[in-house]
Amino acid sequence: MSISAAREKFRKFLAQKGLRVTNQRLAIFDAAFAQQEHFTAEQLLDRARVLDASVSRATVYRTLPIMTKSALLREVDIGSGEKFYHANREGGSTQVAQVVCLDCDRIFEVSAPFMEWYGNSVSSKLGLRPVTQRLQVSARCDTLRLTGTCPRRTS
Amino acid sequence: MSISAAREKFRKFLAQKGLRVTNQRLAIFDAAFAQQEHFTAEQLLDRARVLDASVSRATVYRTLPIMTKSALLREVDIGSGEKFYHANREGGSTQVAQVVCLDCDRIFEVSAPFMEWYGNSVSSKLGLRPVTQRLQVSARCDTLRLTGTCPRRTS
DNA sequence: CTGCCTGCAAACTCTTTGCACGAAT
DNA sequence: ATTCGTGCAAAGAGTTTGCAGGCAG
Repeated sequence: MSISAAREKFRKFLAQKGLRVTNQRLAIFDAAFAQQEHFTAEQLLDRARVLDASVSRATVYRTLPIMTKSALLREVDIGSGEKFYHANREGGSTQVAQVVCLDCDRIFEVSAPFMEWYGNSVSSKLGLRPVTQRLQVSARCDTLRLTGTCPRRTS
Repeated sequence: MSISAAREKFRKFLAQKGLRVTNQRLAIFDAAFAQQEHFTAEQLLDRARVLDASVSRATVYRTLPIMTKSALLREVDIGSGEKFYHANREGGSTQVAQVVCLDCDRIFEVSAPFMEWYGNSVSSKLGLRPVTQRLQVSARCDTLRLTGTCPRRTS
């Protein structure tokens, strides 16, 4: 999904819900989709302010749930105090797992198609119907441990 | 593992780390192991205070990481603002997944032995070595939806 | 025009921390 | 006697919210 197609989908979602298309919301959307990696609310605020200086923290926090509900953004909680977000470019409801590197703090996403099956299998035993599933692996960098440098390290 | 065996393990762990065996720590331990279900720090504080009124919130928060490191307690973060804890009665490092019911807010634990294999498989592709893995399914109660009552609902 | 959106700042929740006193070893 | 542990209260991080004014529809 191209960014302009995604932006269109966002406008449509807002209209459909009776929500207004404001400059701030568009700036926040654009900032989110300009970012390839995962980002926090605070990082999103910084980037959105480059596009529209009037964007406030409150509006970022109020817009994030909207974008999440519209499925344009995925919320990723790795249990670290703050939540991360990630542009959902595929549009589909692809099942993904996260691998969090404890050395470089990066979050990698890998598709985990079997996860849905597993959610079903485990829930049905309890008489439950699965809604969402999360699979997260925290890991350490082998190369870093052996050579002292992480091949993926940027900062 | 019986509660007295677990308490002994806790005393041993404290001694081995050069930490002191205080009434407060024991009260917090006992409160944790008297509880079958998952609990929050605040709930643990309430229950520990029944055993020893002098227990403070700060000590609970300082003791939780100790019990977690000693593997007597498992930390369960379902991404809901506050963390949950669960007495680890098996003692082993069994791989477990959580099923969180969105209707009754209960957390069910199910063993997921394949999770370790999966963590390995996914991490190695990235040149990483898995440390921990979490698998969580959020689900809705089928019976509740059909009959209006959750068979497991207590409150 | 009407009412949703906004920024600001204060409030909130959960957790952590500095300090002086108290208790375990 | 030493230290480490403790309670208290304040601080801290991340997020939410009440309000008065502003802008989309």
